[in-house]
Amino acid sequence: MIRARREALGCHSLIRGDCLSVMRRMPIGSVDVVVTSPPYNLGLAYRSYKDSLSEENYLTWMEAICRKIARVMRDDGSFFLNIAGSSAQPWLPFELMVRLREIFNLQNHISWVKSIAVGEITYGHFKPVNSSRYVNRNHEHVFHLTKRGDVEIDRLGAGVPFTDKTNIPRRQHGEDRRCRGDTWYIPYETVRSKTARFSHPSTFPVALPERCIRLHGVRSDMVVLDPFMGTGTSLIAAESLGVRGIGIESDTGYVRIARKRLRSMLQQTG
Amino acid sequence: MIRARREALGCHSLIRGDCLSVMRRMPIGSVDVVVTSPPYNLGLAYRSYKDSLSEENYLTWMEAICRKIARVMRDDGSFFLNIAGSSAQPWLPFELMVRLREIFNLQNHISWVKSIAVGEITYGHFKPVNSSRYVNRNHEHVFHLTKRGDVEIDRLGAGVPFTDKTNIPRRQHGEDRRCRGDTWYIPYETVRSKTARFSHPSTFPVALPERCIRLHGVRSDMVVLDPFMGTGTSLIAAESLGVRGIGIESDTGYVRIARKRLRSMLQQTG
DNA sequence: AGAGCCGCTGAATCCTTTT
DNA sequence: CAAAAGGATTCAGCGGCTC
Repeated sequence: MIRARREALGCHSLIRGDCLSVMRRMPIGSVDVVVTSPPYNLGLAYRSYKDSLSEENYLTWMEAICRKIARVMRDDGSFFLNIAGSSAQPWLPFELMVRLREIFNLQNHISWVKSIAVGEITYGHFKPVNSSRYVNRNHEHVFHLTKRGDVEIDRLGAGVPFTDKTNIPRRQHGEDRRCRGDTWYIPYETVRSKTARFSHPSTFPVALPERCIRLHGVRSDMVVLDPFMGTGTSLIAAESLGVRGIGIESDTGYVRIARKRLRSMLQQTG
Repeated sequence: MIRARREALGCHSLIRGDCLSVMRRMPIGSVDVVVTSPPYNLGLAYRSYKDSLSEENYLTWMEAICRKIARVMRDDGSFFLNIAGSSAQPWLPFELMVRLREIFNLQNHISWVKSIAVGEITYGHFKPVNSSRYVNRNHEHVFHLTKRGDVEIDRLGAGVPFTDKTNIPRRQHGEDRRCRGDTWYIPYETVRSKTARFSHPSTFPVALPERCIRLHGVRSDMVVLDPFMGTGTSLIAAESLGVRGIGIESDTGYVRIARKRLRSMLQQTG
């Protein structure tokens, strides 16, 4: 067993190691927001990705991780879990949700819309699929899980302008801002712009964790954790909002990329 | 026990009765498409709608209905199930999906987007919720369930124009049409237009069942079934596509409204 | 203007295992 | 041993983007 390796970058922490054992050593109730996009096929050895045993293993593994997440989370913390179904595992997100019922409350369910056609106009990018039975996949789930179920959020933090401007004076805050709701249009970065940066199979757009943190509510002393840091998108989001981020990743190569991305961002801003 | 009462309207059938017992008498494998939006709080007596017993009852009841749906469906048929979570029952759609796993395959999962903000512009209407912990609900689920899991669908049937028109000559069909994907923007009818017609708590827009039927593929001899007809929106969709519809509804008042809607539509067209 | 690229593809095929 | 089942590899196609 390799010991976890921690490094500091600005106010952030990048930890190379297994998130399960790293979180076990973290202080209880020390994290405000957990935002992550867990990998499908990691953390366990399995034969075929279609057999039910591997799914069972995956779910058990994820459940264990989520218990550790609950452990390090504050009682008024938020856990944003990004996950998508696939044609091979269409039930996975739902099975997982049912399992997490004994650990968390499902406070909100956000649909991350990567592409949508409104009338004749298509917004966003998507990866077309060649099939006679499946349609293109243009959305993923973002589950907002909390320990208590009644965690106060900052609805206007990730808000949008009113369509009907007469609403502005009617609200006490007096801003042109309303709650966005649970459909979040965030286009995927294009293929090219992605390769131009750093390649990672499951890089979600930085706007996604940013919006999650904003929805929970930004405070200067808050801590954001991503147990599956990948190339560090969540840390980029934390840095852009001026809050402290902790990222855990087992793959050394990804940690290197995350370090590079975060460092170049820190140099730009200050 | 009141006997079911069947009436014909054009090529369609409106049946007043309990869908469970009505479907039991229908011929096996006689339906091409089932599209429905089941009610949350019907079909069983329950105390508080937050206690787990009532949820358990609801799920058991829904499971029984879905078994009957599978019975009357053709092997290459499609079942489009529209359901939404609520703040009181956020887990309901996922629990139901897990239960249905032993009856159906989940071939596609469509997100019905009622409203979405793209940049500064908001499309569609929504019912704002005043809460410090919940965001507005702007989407619902449409689960595409099939018996075999490999049912061929008409991806272009519910298609949209290409963004990049150079794709047109590249496709053999030569049309300006691509697969829409699994994010369906369908604005809800506004409050005004709803009350102006006929009131029903869970009336979905006619475009929703229409698009479902189109995605399955329209054939002149096909049969569409809605076991929870309500005010007959699915039958309106069937009629607009020129296919036969069967609607079952236990509430006499709703059957009356459905009859009226369908009749006025039949008079308009011919 | 047009050709090629890319993907937490899917279908088809090949090639192992089992019965 | 033939046949069937199923895993693993290959192929092909979608559709917006980039060159």
